[in-house]
Amino acid sequence: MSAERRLEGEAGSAQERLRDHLSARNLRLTPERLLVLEGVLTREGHFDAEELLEHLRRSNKSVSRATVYRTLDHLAEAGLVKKHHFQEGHALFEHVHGRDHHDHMVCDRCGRVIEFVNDKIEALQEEVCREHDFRELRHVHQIFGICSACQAVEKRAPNASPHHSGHA
Amino acid sequence: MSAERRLEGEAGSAQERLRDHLSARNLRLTPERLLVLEGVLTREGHFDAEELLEHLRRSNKSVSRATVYRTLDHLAEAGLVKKHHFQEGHALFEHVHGRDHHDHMVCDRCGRVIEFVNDKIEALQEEVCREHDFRELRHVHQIFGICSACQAVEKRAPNASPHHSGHA
DNA sequence: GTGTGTGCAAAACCTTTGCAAAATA
DNA sequence: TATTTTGCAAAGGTTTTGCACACAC
Repeated sequence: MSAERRLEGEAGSAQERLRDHLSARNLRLTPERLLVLEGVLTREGHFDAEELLEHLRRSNKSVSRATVYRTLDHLAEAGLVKKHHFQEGHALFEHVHGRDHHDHMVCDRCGRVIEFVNDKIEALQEEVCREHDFRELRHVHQIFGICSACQAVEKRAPNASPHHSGHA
Repeated sequence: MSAERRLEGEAGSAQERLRDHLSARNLRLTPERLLVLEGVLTREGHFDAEELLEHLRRSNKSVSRATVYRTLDHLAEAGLVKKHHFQEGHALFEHVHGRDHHDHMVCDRCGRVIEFVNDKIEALQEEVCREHDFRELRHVHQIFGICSACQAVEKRAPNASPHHSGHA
């Protein structure tokens, strides 16, 4: 299956999922909401609201800032995107539709985001919840530090950093 | 050792630690900074900047809002408090001086914060970092969901919640 | 028609900052 | 005296909101 077809397929079922989520709440699948969904699905990695807004404007698919924020919330509630708070006061989003659960390492130097999965940690987490009779709904597991590339740079030039482009 | 004496002891060495941290940076251990430290050490559990500010005002140990924020940052850098972002745009602090590392579960209903420690998770985390050649500096591990008490309430009255006082 | 959705601009939120005066080494 | 610190109020950046108009069922 080509990347293109896969994207279409995902977009199709993502749209279904959004439609279902909205109609279950007597909300509507508007053109604006579809534009936002489309924009989200074509973003790669982690992006912020402003970047998405800009992308939509450049693509002549402009919607208002308010609509972007409001729709991102709907998408998050529908389980189509995840909202991350790696740094305070600045949310990043990633689309997670059709993707497996994963957690994140974030480089303090270059901002690079590395995904990781560890089933043992997930299992232990469940155990912890059972012990406390706590019903987990979601979790945030982020490891902050210095990525491999930045460590290498620091060894060579103790002050520079491999300026990572954007928020991958 | 009584609770009182223990607090004095902790306050004493916390003050030392702050003094060392500041003097190493050519900064001063001012009366205002001491008032903030004192206020922090007498808070229990998790509190926000505004609550601390109010507490200081009520105790006739008033300092400005700016000083509270600035000092909390110093305390965090000195390793005396930790700053948490359980919800976006609203930081909570806890004093961690002389306390062991722990992570948190946060109840979505009542806001209660439950601490947990799991050495196996910590070890696995280190393993994950090694695998990615990532140098961990700190991590955030938060589990969100419904605490035991709120689950019980939900069973009885599917809409109420045991309004938890403050952010313990 | 009644309820939703949109866009705009203004507001809200917590937090940080500039600045002049005060305090400290 | 040279720095640092304080308090105030104003600014900051992201996100949310009120409202009038437009749209959908």
